[in-house]
Amino acid sequence: MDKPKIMLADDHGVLLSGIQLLLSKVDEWEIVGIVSSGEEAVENASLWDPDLILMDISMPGIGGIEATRQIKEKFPHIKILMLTMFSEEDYLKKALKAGASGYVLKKAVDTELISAVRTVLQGETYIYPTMSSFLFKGFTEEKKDKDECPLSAREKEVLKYVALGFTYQEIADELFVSVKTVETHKARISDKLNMKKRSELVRYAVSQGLISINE
Amino acid sequence: MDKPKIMLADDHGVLLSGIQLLLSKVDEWEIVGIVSSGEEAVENASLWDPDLILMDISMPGIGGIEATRQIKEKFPHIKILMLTMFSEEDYLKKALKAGASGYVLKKAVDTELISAVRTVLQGETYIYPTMSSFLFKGFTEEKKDKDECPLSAREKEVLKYVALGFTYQEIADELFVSVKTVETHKARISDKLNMKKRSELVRYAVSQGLISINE
DNA sequence: ATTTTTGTCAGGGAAACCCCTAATGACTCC
DNA sequence: GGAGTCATTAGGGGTTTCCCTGACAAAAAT
Repeated sequence: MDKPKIMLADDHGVLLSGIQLLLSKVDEWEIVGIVSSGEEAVENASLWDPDLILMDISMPGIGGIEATRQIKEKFPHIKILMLTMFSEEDYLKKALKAGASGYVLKKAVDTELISAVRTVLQGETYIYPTMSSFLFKGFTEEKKDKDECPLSAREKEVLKYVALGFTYQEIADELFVSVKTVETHKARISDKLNMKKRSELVRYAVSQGLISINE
Repeated sequence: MDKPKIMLADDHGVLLSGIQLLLSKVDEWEIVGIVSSGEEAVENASLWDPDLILMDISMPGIGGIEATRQIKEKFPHIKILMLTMFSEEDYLKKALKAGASGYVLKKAVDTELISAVRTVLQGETYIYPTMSSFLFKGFTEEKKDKDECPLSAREKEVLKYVALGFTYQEIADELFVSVKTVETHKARISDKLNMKKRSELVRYAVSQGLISINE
């Protein structure tokens, strides 16, 4: 048979029992092992070769984040679902950077945890609904900054191209104006923001959401 | 009393009845109105003054996205929860940009929808778990590209500063080398990548994760 | 052992950039 | 209706930066 294999990594005995019981109720997978520290998780990942590891963040020794990093380094095919009580933005980002495919809070209800496990096993990503708001700053908070931004629409347009590395000539061609116009805009921008170095302008443009990686 | 007021905007009669029934079961809020087009939603938002609008995306006339934009423009305090069958990345991003506070798929189970409404009413954001993976591209997929990067460590370092808008002189001071050295590195980078325009280098640096908006 | 890559530097000319000045239209404020 | 502010558009002249062509030694690859 080919039921997915799940490994648990958590040092909270009581919770562990609960999770074990809960996951056992569903006949879609089987629990192949339980560990209670980050080191054990790394060591046993190769032995039991699970499809998914339910990983706590706060564990003795190396935490769940570092364990995730090491496991994903050696065995990229193993999916890792963080199960933690930390609802801070920082932990979520670190977990994702370490290679986790999902993030669920321990206050989640049974159906949510099962749904998360199922989702991650399918190769998708599951982020606890209220946590995902951390991931799109810049999407919604654009307008709040506009009030404080002393630049005109045209100036912001110019700044955007400047920050993206366009030369004044290129910007001029893009906006169908003279190079001199672009230079003036840039001068006024530098003056208003009191930033003379181009690198400062780039940082400002990024902070204002004028340029965005997620296009 | 001050129960939160909820308004429904959807043109699917059957589904509407279901949602109405489902939300009525919970005694935490009351449904104050039902509309079946984007225009109606905008018009009635001020009349009924709901705390939350459950909004479909595909509706006659202006869709739910545009309706959301107009409502948030005039009445920023009204929370909007998108309820749609579209699971595409583009719709999620557009909805968030328009000002939606939540995004739930119609295939969600009852508890999820109730949880979403509750979350959004509390002022938080609720994103359907499997949808949020669209929001953090660049977090996880950084290393995959690094292998193909033909640049040396020093060159990548220089490129980073170039992309951040530093001048050669500034980079030289930063790295304690001659300006001419920096210029040579930049020339090699342009040569290797076949990119002569600075803006292209910025884009490349971003795509390689050499510079990151998320600090 | 020889070729290639890497890191370091220079000179000269071209291009980009910066500072100062300024005209025009739009807008507000008496 | 004028006076002032601001946005947008430019030009002249000087300065900095950038690009191209070389160069050479150390390290790495072959």
